[in-house]
Amino acid sequence: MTKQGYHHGDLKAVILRHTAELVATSGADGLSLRELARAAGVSHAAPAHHFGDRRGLFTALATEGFALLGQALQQARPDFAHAARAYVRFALEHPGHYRVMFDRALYDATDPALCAAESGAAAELNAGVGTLADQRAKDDPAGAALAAWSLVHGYALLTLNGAVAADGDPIDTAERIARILFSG
Amino acid sequence: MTKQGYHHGDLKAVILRHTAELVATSGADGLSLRELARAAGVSHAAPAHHFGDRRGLFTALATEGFALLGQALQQARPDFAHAARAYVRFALEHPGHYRVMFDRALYDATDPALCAAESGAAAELNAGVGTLADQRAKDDPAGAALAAWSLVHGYALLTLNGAVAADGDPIDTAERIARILFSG
DNA sequence: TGTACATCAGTGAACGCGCGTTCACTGATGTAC
DNA sequence: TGTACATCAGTGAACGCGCGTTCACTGATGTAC
Repeated sequence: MTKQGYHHGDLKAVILRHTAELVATSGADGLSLRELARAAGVSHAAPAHHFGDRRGLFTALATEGFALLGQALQQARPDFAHAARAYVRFALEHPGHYRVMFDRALYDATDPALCAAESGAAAELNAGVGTLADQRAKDDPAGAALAAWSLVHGYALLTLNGAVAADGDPIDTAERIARILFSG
Repeated sequence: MTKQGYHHGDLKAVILRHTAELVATSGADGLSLRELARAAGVSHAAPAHHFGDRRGLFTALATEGFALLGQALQQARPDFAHAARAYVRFALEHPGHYRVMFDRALYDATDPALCAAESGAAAELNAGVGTLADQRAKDDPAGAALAAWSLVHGYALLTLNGAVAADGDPIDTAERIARILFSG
């Protein structure tokens, strides 16, 4: 961070941070490696040393995102309402990561590191639903898990897009609608 | 359509169709007006006559999408389960439209025609939830509407992204999880 | 402790490419009379 | 019914620009001895 010399020393992390910020602000749409190099104050060819190309960059960002989401969900165990809050909080606090994670056209979904991180997050997600006492969740565990994921994912994206009126704390609202799904 | 002369006669509709197809296939990411002109077999400056720029094109596509969604929901009235099926069916049958509609960075959200179409679709959506006999929906109608929209939106996007295993008919699955939310 | 050497991270100039935009144009269509 | 004219939709050449990629390079770091 404080190094000023020829070697940046932290360039990979800095570029990932700028990517997340720029995607959150203006979408992944026109983002270029040269723009990121400029934001990091580095020559335009430098990012390629770390990510290869744009696709590699987004793959790295999505991988980081799934890892962070997995950690956030792990810390919210085992209560379902806590997990729902943690999920939506992650999406709203890391909008750049979240958008890229769920736009598969942007990255290489077969990347091993990415797949591992994704599986980890998915396992944590299902764990939250598995603890529910609600009768409907016991009758159809797979359906309940899918319903829960759809609910928090949909709510997070609608909120990020400004499609829902943001009256009150969005995290509280997330818990409120999660409790409509499963009061248990 | 069948006109072959100097005037295409149907260029606007043809370009919108190609846009939807290309967005569905490879995302909005790198799509250019020149690529669309090529796909339509027309000179590269022609699309600008109808849409101005890329942003105008996506605005037009989103407007068309909201209008179509509004119609689909209107025909599914008044039953909630039917509306949920119609919503997800729309998203899966018009993936290009749907992706653009919910990526506000791509279009001009203040465009009057777009706003009108969007409001119409939103009204139809809320109408479906309004008919529910479910006690939780009566206790918190606004929360119920938000939960329902989040659920179908999230499920549609997860399915479009290939994030959920597609065993069985996805529309049936949509109804299944909608009935977990509101059995009424 | 010091020296030699390999490796790594970033530089900066050069390239070719597809893009959006502009502009004078041309062919087709519609309307006034 | 015919003619003149305005409008509209699409053409094609030209432009400048930012992009990704390549490449020989250079400065910094780490390791072997």
